[in-house]
Amino acid sequence: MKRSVQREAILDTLRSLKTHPTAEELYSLLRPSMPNISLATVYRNLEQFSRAGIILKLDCGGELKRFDGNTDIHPHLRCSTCGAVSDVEHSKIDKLQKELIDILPELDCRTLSLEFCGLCKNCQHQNKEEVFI
Amino acid sequence: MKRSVQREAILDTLRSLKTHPTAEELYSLLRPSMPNISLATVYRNLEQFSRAGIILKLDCGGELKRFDGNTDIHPHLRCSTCGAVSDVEHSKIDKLQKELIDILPELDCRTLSLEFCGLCKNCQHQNKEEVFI
DNA sequence: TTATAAATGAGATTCATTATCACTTACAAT
DNA sequence: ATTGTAAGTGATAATGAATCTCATTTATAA
Repeated sequence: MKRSVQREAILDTLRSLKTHPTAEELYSLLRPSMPNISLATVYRNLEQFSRAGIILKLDCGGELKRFDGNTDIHPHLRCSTCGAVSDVEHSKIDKLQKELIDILPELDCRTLSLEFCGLCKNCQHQNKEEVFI
Repeated sequence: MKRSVQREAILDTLRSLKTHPTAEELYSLLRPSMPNISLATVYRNLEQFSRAGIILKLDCGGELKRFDGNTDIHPHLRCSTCGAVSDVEHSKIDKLQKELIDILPELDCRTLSLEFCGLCKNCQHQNKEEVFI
């Protein structure tokens, strides 16, 4: 894999984010500093990175594919209201997920994805505000 | 929701399957006995069923959306080779999944999806045969 | 039986993703 | 350093799953 300014910008930007953006979202983030970058380049590189195991392609749930700079197996929360995908912090889940990972060889599986679907923190707050108006 | 021959055929066919077909696959299965059924009708009804909670839309993983006549939360195995989605039978997983479901309220979540990715039984057998040829 | 709201079939449309292609760039070998 | 070439890029066309449109048909209640 050759180096290119675009390639490095795409990876750096993805890694700098805690969110899990779509290709279009990344494209919008990159354009201010790289007005000529092509959407096709973003897609191409994300695909290549994920095939190389450098990033994670989250084609789980939701409508668009999203990408994650963290390739460790970890649970996600997809917001049923706004569609955003975020990480979940919860000690019990981490423990349960480890146990699930231990089972992988028994199933001839290499990986697993665990996705919760409910309200993200942003939408929780918005709903609370609306309720009390 | 009104009754229609097509609607009932779609639901019956889906429920008769242990696999989790795509809309196109269902369409192919329905056409021999219903040559005039439209693909749009299949999509429309699957969408309506899943919004009514009668079936499950598995938009997790893989490329195409798949549908499941069983609406209980249950883990799936997506085959990394052929893309088929099947149910997973494993006592430890069932137990772990119950514990995950217990956590849902703490996360303000209504549901979760657990998907394993690896070789399905068909592809396991095929690989073994190839190896020993 | 009739009204009307919903469902259907056929085909057009949408839109995320991928492919194409001419041009440019990175990098290894001379 | 120069050059060859394989890979990368930008622009845009193509693809294809999913949805929408609309004229026609059907189910169900009045």
